Amino acid sequence: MGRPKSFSREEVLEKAMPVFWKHGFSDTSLQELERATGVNKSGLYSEFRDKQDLFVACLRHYLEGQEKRGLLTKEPLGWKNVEAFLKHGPLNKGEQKGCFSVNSMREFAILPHQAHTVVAENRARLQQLLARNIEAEKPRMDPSAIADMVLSFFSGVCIERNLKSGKGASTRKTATFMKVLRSL
Amino acid sequence: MGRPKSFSREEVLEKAMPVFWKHGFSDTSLQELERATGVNKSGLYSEFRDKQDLFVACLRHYLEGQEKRGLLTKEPLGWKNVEAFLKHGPLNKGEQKGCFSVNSMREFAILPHQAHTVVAENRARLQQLLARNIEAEKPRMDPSAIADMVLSFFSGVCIERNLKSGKGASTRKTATFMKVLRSL
DNA sequence: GGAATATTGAACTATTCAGTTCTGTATCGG
DNA sequence: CCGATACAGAACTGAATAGTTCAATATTCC
Repeated sequence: MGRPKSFSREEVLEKAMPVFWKHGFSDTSLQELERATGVNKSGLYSEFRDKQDLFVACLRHYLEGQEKRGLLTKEPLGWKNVEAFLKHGPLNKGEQKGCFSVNSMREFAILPHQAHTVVAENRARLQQLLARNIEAEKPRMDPSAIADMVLSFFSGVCIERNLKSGKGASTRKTATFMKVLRSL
Repeated sequence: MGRPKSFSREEVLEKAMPVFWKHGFSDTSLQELERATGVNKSGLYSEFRDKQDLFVACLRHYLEGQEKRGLLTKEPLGWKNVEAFLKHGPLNKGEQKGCFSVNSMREFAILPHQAHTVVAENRARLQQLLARNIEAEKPRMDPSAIADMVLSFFSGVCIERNLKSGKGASTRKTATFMKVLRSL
């Protein structure tokens, strides 16, 4: 049978993700990834084809984790879910600020095509979930159009987390935005 | 008197800016900057202290150019200006997509402190200009709060320009958003 | 022509990077 | 103990990186 593996693929992804999250793809070195995961370079290359492969795997892992939170599927559907999405979607746990997926958009030029696909698919899914929640509230405007708007606002809040303006600023903005949404 | 300079600082900035804009700081090499500006490495280092210095200078140059467009100062102040800001603020000229300033936020971790300062100050200025335009329309909600919201939406639209969703998507979103704003 | 300045290009340092390979060792099941 | 697998660590390749320095050349005014 041989010696069992001392690390799981998931553990590696969980530890590598924050590094990519903070530094992006270009500015993350294999040294940093070794240090963060505790796995030797040889080990990393036995599990992943190359740095790009590891990055995309992290991205997928992140998005799966976000899906599991189910912020937009709690019953009953409605503004409450949208508010939870805007409030708790962009994280702020130590080094991990905003949204890994939104951050990645900036680097599409050098990222593998898969990265673009993964992000685009996830956004399409979010758009649908948002639209469903909005539709439940029977607004006068087109739910799909509102959903697009919400997603853009979300992206903005995420990217602004890189500023040192503090979390308070974005919660205030979100509160204002939600008040507006509920009036539609 | 000696030989006159064959390039001006401004020319260099104008040509270097799109490179940083597209590739960011980390993924832009001096080779690319030489090629884009047509100026030798020695020349670049005679004009700028290092790569970071050149980057910050580009950022400033970009923001000055945006200021000169005066999208938010046209009289009379009002929603028209806000709409112009959202519509024509995020550029789409060839390689230059979205907003250089918003793009830079992603790299604050590795950028010099100046970069953060420059961007933060510009955002504060934008926020004020937006608020002034909004106030002119006498909405029921607090103009400053609305301005914050607009700025976040703007950031989102900019960052989403990295997707291949096309320009049509963002003009539609902006139209929706403007309709909402005018109802406040 | 001559003094002064600008520009180029290349050589050079020293570092970092991704990626590969190999060796020794550790750990399992049988 | 044995065969099989897994791991750590280091050595290594080959390329790219930022940044410096210098010599050769070009262009201007006087």
